[in-house]
Amino acid sequence: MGLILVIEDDPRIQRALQRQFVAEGFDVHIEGEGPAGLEACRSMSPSAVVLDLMLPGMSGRDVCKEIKAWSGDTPVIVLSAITEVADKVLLLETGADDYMTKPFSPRELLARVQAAIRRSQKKTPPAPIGFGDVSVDFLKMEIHKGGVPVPLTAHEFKLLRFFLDNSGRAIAREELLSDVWGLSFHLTTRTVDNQILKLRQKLEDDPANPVHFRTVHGTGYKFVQEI
Amino acid sequence: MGLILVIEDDPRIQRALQRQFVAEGFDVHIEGEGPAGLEACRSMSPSAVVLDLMLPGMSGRDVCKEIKAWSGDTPVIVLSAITEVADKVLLLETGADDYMTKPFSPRELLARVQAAIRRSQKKTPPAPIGFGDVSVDFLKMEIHKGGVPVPLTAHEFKLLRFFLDNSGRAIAREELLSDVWGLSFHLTTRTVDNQILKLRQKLEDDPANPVHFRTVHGTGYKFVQEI
DNA sequence: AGAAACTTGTCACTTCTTTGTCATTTCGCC
DNA sequence: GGCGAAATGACAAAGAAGTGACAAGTTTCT
Repeated sequence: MGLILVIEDDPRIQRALQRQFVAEGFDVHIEGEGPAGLEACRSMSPSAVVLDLMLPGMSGRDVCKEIKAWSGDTPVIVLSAITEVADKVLLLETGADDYMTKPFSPRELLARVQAAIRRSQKKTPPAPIGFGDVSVDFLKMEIHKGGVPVPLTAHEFKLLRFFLDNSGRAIAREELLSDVWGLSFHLTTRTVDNQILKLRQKLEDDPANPVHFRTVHGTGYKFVQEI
Repeated sequence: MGLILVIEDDPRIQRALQRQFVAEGFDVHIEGEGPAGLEACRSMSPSAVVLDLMLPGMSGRDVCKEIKAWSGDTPVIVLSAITEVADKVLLLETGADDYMTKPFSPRELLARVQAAIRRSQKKTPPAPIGFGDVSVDFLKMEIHKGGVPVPLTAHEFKLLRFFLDNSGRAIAREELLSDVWGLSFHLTTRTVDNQILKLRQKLEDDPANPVHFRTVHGTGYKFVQEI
């Protein structure tokens, strides 16, 4: 199916990722340091690279740049602590294809990796995603509606992302809660309703008559990309 | 609906979980020790495993690893004292799909178990089905009749799904009630008749002369896919 | 401390579900 | 074939459940 190169120094995360990817049929090669990871990338030509930004010896940022310089086609998914995202501009410069902030769900990472591989094979590189007159750039964390930038909060981003990844599917509130809000939830269904409301207000042409963020009565919500 | 394997040594929690799951229509099997639970998991192939991390004899962590090694598809939800999950990475390490800290609400545990099962089954691709000029997409919760979208309510979907799964068989009203509506006893046969009526009105070419949703006098109804 | 974001509760409103009733149909029997 | 009992179809109204919107309380971040 493909080889995943993991460059990560924490043994616990190493093992978690290995198990997850192997379970999905990928081959996995693990390196704990930047230079070694770089070398492995050159010699093995993996289908994708999962790269921790915090590495001993060499900045993950530089590793990423090197990888991209050497073979720009290889998708790179970056892992970083949530505080490090402040310099997301720097992250952009490295040319990474996607990023995840810790703590992350392995399942979600898996989905991103698969999506990245899919894109790289289609050779549809920076496919601008969006719907209606809304354009979405997840790397830059920027949303534009009709050319006008729209500020979204962290949760709104995650929710929007989940909808785009699961376009067209009817999704139960419980599923949104567990997948968007994550493992720690003592949360009510109201929270979901509210974030949906916010997204509608910010992104729908007529928030009162939502076209993209539709209600599925008795179940939850459904995102439709094209009308 | 599915079998839940509970590996937990506290008899009070055992009973609480059993009651909760049975009430939702799950089958439940309970083991009090790690090795026995592992054995049960192998022989019974449950839909999900609820596993206490604090077990006599064998660390719950190891049990989890074993389960995941043996059948990675089976979702495992871990129960633990608050102090044991200070670090979420440890959870990843065990490979568990989700966790709950004690004390927990049975209702919430139920929701997570269901979510975990849903995710584990998501991999199965949705077979596009239909009958006559009606096409059914359960993933999107959309019905088209002659290309025209037909809105169905949540219950109507459930009923339709049951009919499609049991195509061609005469089904008693009582069976429909218990399988589609669940174990609520205070429902009348009128309810079934009414939902059938709605389905006919929405999906039959001539609702007065139903072709697909046929009456079996003295028994109930029968769904015929092809005329 | 101040601001922004997040969560929760509430309530009006919409939509769905269930039930009761009654006309109509079907079946068994004479 | 006709008759009566039982089952079913249809409709409308009561009841229940789900949803949208707002605002206030709480947390988090700066």
